Amino acid sequence: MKKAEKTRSYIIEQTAEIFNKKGYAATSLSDITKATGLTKGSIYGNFQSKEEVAIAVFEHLANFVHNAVQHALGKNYPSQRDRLVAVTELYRNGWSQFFVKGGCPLLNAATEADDTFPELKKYTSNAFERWAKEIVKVIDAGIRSGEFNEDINAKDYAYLFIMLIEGGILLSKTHSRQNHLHKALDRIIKIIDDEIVA
Amino acid sequence: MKKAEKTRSYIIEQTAEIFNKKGYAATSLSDITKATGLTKGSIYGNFQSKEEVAIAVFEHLANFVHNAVQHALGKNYPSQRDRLVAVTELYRNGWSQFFVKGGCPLLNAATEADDTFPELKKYTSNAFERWAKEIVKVIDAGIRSGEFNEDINAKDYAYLFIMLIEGGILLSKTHSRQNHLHKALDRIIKIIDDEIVA
DNA sequence: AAAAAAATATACCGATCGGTATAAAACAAA
DNA sequence: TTTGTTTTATACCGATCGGTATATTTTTTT
Repeated sequence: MKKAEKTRSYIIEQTAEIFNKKGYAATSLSDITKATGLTKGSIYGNFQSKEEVAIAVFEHLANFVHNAVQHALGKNYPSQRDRLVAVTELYRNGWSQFFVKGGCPLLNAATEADDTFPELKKYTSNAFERWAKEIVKVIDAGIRSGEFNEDINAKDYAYLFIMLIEGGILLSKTHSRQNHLHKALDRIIKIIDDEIVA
Repeated sequence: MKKAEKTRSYIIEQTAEIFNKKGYAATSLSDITKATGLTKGSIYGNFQSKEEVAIAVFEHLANFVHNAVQHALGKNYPSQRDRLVAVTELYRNGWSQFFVKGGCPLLNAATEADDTFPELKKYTSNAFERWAKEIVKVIDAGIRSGEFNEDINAKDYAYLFIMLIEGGILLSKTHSRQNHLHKALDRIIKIIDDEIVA
């Protein structure tokens, strides 16, 4: 890895939390130089613009979320039902990890970008789709193995779970109380057991 | 009403959409003067700071949402079940009204404010609670009349509906397609009929 | 170790930021 | 209609914004 590649990663890692908390427009170049200890010249030697830093940071954060989901789903489970539930456990246990650092990056970026930052909006849209596809894969596997009902719409359930998680995160962050998210996760498990498991 | 009061309202109304779309930090004073045709002096004659404008605008937007909910719930319905469903109809039919203007103000403000604007965060928290209370009132009425199951937790269901609506709005805005929100609203109706109605 | 190349620091650009002191204008009360 | 008060416009403040040209330093290649 060349020096520039390292510095690029270093800048992204050091500023990710700031972007996620302050927002992509509100994070300034002086925020970036302060957090990295580098100068403007160095930043612009590795990125063409602040927009490019912002998008690289979002991709980094979205990958982090996606990797966490993939890791949780990649383990061995006695059933696909338990594999689905593992996603809820990820959010149930990861409160401090995720939320002290500014909450769900997908929620934050999607909300900010939709009317002001069309380039970033594309990336948020893709990030949600990537997430949904991971859930769809598990549901499809459960259908194929006969564990799940075969007449269900996997994509609809995947997006339903995402809506519940993001809605739960929103209320929990706003009220600084975990219970709303927990209720949303409980509801997801109920739906799995009542409607998905055959 | 004094002139200053009129001007205050005028400023709030003319800038509400801008704040909702661009965000409360990103909306500048020149955005405000441009949208109103007034000068800085006039703005600062009616507000002490940009923060005060931002909060006044959020209150205006939150009241608009709350009034829409109250209006939908205030009509005559053959049952409390239909009254609850009316909230979903509000969001099903109000897509263009709400979303072309930047989407749900509660979602937008809550997401932006949680880590950067503690004063506004309080108002977003209250706005969600006000909304939940309207739903709780309907559920309680249904319980008292014997139409709904008496052992359900009204508050939990109210917040569950809000989570689904906000999660649905988030995905629908991000993907520029109404169907996610519609699926969330369908799910709310299913929950009403399967779990709330006796 | 020297030369070529890449990466970083310095110093600056015009534009815009939120905010204010003061003067001009519009209003209300007499 | 005049006086006193409130509201609005003008002109300016220092600070910060994103970005760049250039010089200096650090890597890499030879």
